[in-house]
Amino acid sequence: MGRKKNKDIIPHEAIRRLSLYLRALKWLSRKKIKVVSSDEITKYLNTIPAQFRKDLSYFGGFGKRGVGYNVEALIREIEKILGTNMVWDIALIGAGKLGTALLGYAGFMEFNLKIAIAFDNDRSKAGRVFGNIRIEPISRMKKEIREKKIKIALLTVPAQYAQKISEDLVQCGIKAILNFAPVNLHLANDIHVAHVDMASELGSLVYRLKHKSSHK
Amino acid sequence: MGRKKNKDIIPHEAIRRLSLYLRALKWLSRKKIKVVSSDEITKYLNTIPAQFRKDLSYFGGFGKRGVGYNVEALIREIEKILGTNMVWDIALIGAGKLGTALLGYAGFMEFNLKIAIAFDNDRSKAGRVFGNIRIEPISRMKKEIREKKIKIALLTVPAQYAQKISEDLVQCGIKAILNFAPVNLHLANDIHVAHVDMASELGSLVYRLKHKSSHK
DNA sequence: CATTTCTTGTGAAAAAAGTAACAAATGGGC
DNA sequence: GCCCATTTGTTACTTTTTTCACAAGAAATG
Ligand SMILES: NC(=O)c1ccc[n+]([C@@H]2O[C@H](COP(=O)([O-])OP(=O)(O)OC[C@H]3O[C@@H](n4cnc5c(N)ncnc54)[C@H](O)[C@@H]3O)[C@@H](O)[C@H]2O)c1
Ligand SMILES: NC(=O)c1ccc[n+]([C@@H]2O[C@H](COP(=O)([O-])OP(=O)(O)OC[C@H]3O[C@@H](n4cnc5c(N)ncnc54)[C@H](O)[C@@H]3O)[C@@H](O)[C@H]2O)c1
Repeated sequence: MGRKKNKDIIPHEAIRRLSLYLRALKWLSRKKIKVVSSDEITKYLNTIPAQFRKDLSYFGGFGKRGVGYNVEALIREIEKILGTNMVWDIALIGAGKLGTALLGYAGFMEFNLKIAIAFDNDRSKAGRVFGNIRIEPISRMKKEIREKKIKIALLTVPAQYAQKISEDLVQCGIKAILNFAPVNLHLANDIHVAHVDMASELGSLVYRLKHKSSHK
Repeated sequence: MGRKKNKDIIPHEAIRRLSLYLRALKWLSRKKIKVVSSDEITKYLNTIPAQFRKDLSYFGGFGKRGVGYNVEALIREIEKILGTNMVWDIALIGAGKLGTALLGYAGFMEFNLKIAIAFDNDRSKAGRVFGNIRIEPISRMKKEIREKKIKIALLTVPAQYAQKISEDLVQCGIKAILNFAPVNLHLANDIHVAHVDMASELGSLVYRLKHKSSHK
């Protein structure tokens, strides 16, 4: 029951939604709820029951007909699918305003992601501590990331340095980058890049606002 | 030349891409480039020429065949489409680690968006200044937002307060919210909500990393 | 154990988004 | 003014994603 099936290609958006399902499930778990139906859980999510079920069905059958989904079991299954059933160490580059805010953010642990090390090229910042992380001088970046075998980086440096630093990161073994700088990174295409772009997000909001179409 | 046409429905993603086009065009403008073809500009973007042209074609014909697009003129056109051809005042609620980082962020002005006022319920924060903005006590929020006719808010309060505060915001006239708290807001559906969710973004990155599929 | 009530998992249909291809402009050279 | 090299705008096509609808499985009831 519940073997992985690869006959269908998995929608990119379905993966992103898995994270949201996981968060909702953990919330239900904290509320001591043992079982949930696709109908109930999607009340808290921005989607419909059919999509929840379909998304899960790409990976197997995790529910019980007539009953619903076991919350704890589904949490474990989704963590296994996402790969967040183990702790991943992350590096942060650029301990400025945004970078230090992220260093103090507990929310990454929700997905078993832990900022393990942070770098900045401002010598006066080296040695300072934010949220248990001591800032290291940028000169040690390549060595440390390579040694610690870190694969994921948060990039919070000014836009003009982002491309160069991301190339350095790739050189020392980084495979995935969450980029906060407002530039497109051009990297080998086995490097996974996601872009958090608040300003352009606001841009679309203004459009929707102006055109008064109802949201979603 | 270039009349708006509404016969087609406009893909949601096309709007988001407009913001990216705008940013690229402004960069070209700073480099004193006067004219650009869809081929050239998409070298800097994560897309192909056909999509650039198609996206623009939803709103009109802004280029010149055999030549390309006038950079300055296209900037003005896109700003007009997005509605960022005028300054929009924004309110920020929750001047904590992330909120104060945003207060010091210059990147919103790229889209003519200006954080005009900020609120926090921690009395000890009221009066402190970040990036030219003085933090106001939360008790003045409704009055000030209503008086200043602010329509857009950045929500950076802890997750458990986000729903309640967003309802207050709607009450005093806010129409669009950029939500940073890891919860889904349930609001009337003429209220536009966008969600910046770094943790879940990282979740999908881990999946892609584990499954080694080439990015994009 | 037959019946009823739920709720999943999944093909099939529908909708949406993205890509390709090309006719129609444009401008420059000669 | 005519040809040639460009590059747009748009229609037609392809792929991807979402939604629907329902058969099949599971428990509860009497
Ligand atoms: N502040 C925000 O809220 C915000 C919001 C969205 C996006 N961003 C983006 O995030 C990035 C950082 O923004 P910020 O506001 O934190 O800026 P910041 O200037 O406060 O921080 C940048 C940090 O990067 C460091 N740095 C500069 N060059 C470096 C290098 N070569 N190697 C290592 N470290 C280097 C600086 O010393 C500084 O500490 C920018 O690209 C910005 O556009 C910021
Ligand atoms: N820090 C980050 O980098 C980060 C990253 C992603 C998401 N977030 C999310 O952003 C939100 C804020 O995170 P943070 O790290 O800045 O937390 P924080 O605790 O540093 O800041 C929260 C601020 O909100 C204020 N606040 C609390 N209740 C309030 C209320 N009812 N009205 C007005 N203000 C109120 C607090 O006084 C505090 O200043 C959280 O929901 C968090 O999950 C933060």
